[in-house]
Amino acid sequence: MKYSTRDKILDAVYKLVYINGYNGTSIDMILKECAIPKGSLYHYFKSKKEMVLAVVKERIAPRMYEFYDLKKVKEEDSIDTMIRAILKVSKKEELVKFGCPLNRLNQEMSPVDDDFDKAINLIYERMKSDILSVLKDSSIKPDVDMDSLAQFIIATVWGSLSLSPKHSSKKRYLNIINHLINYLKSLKH
Amino acid sequence: MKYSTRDKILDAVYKLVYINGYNGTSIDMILKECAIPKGSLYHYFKSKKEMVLAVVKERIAPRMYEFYDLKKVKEEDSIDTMIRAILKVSKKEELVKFGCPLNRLNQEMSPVDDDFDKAINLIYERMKSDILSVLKDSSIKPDVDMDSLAQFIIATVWGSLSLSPKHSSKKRYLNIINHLINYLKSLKH
DNA sequence: TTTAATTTAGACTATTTAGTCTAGTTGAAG
DNA sequence: CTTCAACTAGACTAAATAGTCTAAATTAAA
Repeated sequence: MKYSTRDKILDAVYKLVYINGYNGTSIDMILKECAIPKGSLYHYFKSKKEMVLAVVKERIAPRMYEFYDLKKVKEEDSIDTMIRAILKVSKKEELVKFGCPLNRLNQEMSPVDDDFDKAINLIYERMKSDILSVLKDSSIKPDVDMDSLAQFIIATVWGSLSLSPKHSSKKRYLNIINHLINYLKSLKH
Repeated sequence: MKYSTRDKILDAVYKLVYINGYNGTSIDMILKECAIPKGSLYHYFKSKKEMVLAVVKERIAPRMYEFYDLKKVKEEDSIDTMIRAILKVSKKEELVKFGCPLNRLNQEMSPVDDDFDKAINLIYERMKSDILSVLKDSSIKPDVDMDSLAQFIIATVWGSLSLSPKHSSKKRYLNIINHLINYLKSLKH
């Protein structure tokens, strides 16, 4: 199986935009990272924006869905499935170090570009509904508002990951997120 | 009292960088916003970076400290002082719409620039210690880890504010943050 | 009022930016 | 082997970028 030029570009752009942001990543940086000529890049993508939007859909989105695609363990309370997913985040070094790539791009691009706003929000909504479907068949008290709880979970995880990369660590993430887990457990029954 | 050129620049840069980010804000945009010539700008600041670092210290920092500078109401439990501060965030329209300016800049600049990382973290640490001092003389159970709780509060607030500006609203913020408040209340005694 | 320092003015520069264009190369289908 | 489309190659362009420089205007001090 060969590593196509298009894949090579998407991987490089994902990596560069993740760290440097959209405006901090130049076409030349991408060409250098891929070691391909300009002609190839513009053969696959008609503009920088279209290229990064492809990264959102083909690189960032799958990574996001991955975290909430936990197979429910038999007899396990769904709320524990959720907790497992939240804890699993700490295993991804890039997340702990540089934060959520979707959230990063969202903060940079959503206020200034509608297409990014739409593409990113589509992923966000899908994540939220994935979380909702897990929460729904859990033992959470029926009087709890599930929609805001799903958003609360995402917001807390993203927020915890958004602190300075210089001081970030798995331990720090787990310490912070421990409060979220305590809260979730308190909602049981 | 006159509105100095330097203040005019800092106000404009704060506003532009808040929305467009560091790399999304050009010198020309700043000059246009201020309606001043280039010579004036470079008379006050030796570079774009130095200028934005001044904005961090002189515009962003005060806004951050403001939120945790709540005068404790007599006989009030400090945990309620904290809750009041968190709720007060919803009153600032720009925060609800565009998120925390410190967090935004942090995500863009900290991974790629040490000076920004340092300047921003200094403010973060001060916020954290302000929160800690409020939590310390509250009725929170002694077995709760205060340091991670302070970070949990910041992370949750920042995370709630970081969602798409297109879909943000005071109501949404309050719905999400309600879970944080419930959790804080559960820690009493 | 004279002098000196501060501030304004904006033309200019060197570099970087995203994107174009034409020609050449490669690889698969017939 | 030939043909044609897919892809590579990189020189080139026009606009934008951060920053420089010298001169003029303004303000404050003497």
